[in-house]
Amino acid sequence: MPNNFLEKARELVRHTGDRATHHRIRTLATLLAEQHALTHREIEERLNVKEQLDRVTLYRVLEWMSKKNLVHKIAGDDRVWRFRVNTELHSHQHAHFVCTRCTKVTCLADFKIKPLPSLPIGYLFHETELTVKGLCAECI
Amino acid sequence: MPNNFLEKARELVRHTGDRATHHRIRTLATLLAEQHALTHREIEERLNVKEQLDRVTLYRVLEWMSKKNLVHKIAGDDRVWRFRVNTELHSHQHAHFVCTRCTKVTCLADFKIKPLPSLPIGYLFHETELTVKGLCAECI
DNA sequence: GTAAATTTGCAACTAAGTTGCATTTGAGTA
DNA sequence: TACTCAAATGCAACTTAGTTGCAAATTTAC
Ligand SMILES: [Mn+2]
Ligand SMILES: [Mn+2]
Ligand SMILES: [Zn+2]
Ligand SMILES: [Zn+2]
Repeated sequence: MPNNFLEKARELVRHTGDRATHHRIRTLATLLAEQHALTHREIEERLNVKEQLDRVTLYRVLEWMSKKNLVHKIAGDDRVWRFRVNTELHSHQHAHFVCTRCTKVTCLADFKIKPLPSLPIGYLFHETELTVKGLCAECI
Repeated sequence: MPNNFLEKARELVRHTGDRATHHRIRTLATLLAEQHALTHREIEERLNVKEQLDRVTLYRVLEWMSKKNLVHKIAGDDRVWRFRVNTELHSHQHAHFVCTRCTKVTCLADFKIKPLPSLPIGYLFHETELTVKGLCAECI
């Protein structure tokens, strides 16, 4: 992992105003280096290569990053959350692609729904979430 | 639960060609009586009022119903599957509404996405899934 | 350097869903 | 109606993602 991911991660964590801990920086740097959303398990594996960290701590770091909008998390059909760092591009509403064979999750571009499905009377709209399913290039 | 739900359920189960067992019919009748998608837990509670059934059996009944297209299942952010009977209306592609306060899931009408987010090169499209989040009438 | 508040590590726990296997049951046939 | 056997069920044990409580370690402000 190139050093500039660590630098960038440190800056982003500092910017939240909360404590810039070793594990938060390391975890965010790992996510910055990835093109796809990663599960807790996958992040743990990558991190533990160089230095041990407790699985509960990682759960808490990821939860904190979500709350601070450093990452977004994506629910999958396998009942596992996947985490992807937020960049300028990802701060907007965007769709997710899920490969139904290898379960890899990719963030896609913006989309518009036309017409937005009408809600029952008295319901309040908040946001939409779009998932596209199919096969990724490696799984075809 | 009105008798006609049991009659309808029996007919639908028979129509699959597989065995028309007591538990399959009872479970499907329960789902036919509902306007919303139910979790395994919720179905179990409703069924156990009158007559005991094993939780593993219910998991297998629900899996079987999914495979036979009698129901569709919806993944939620709480890592729990919810099941909704398929009617004429539900056989098409449709969106789901999730109340972020009480977690209740409602099936919505058809929708069109414009433009469909373009996939990376080499990726194969299969289907889209749309979730609308907000508050239901009882939770506002 | 000291101190207070926050974060971490560890053990124990929760809950949805799965698996293996012996027993029961649905439904076709004699 | 009784017989047969593949399919369905019940039960115990298991897997796995995620959570909770608490004492010890770390961060950061003074
Ligand atoms: Mn994304
Ligand atoms: Mn639906
Ligand atoms: Zn794939
Ligand atoms: Zn609600």
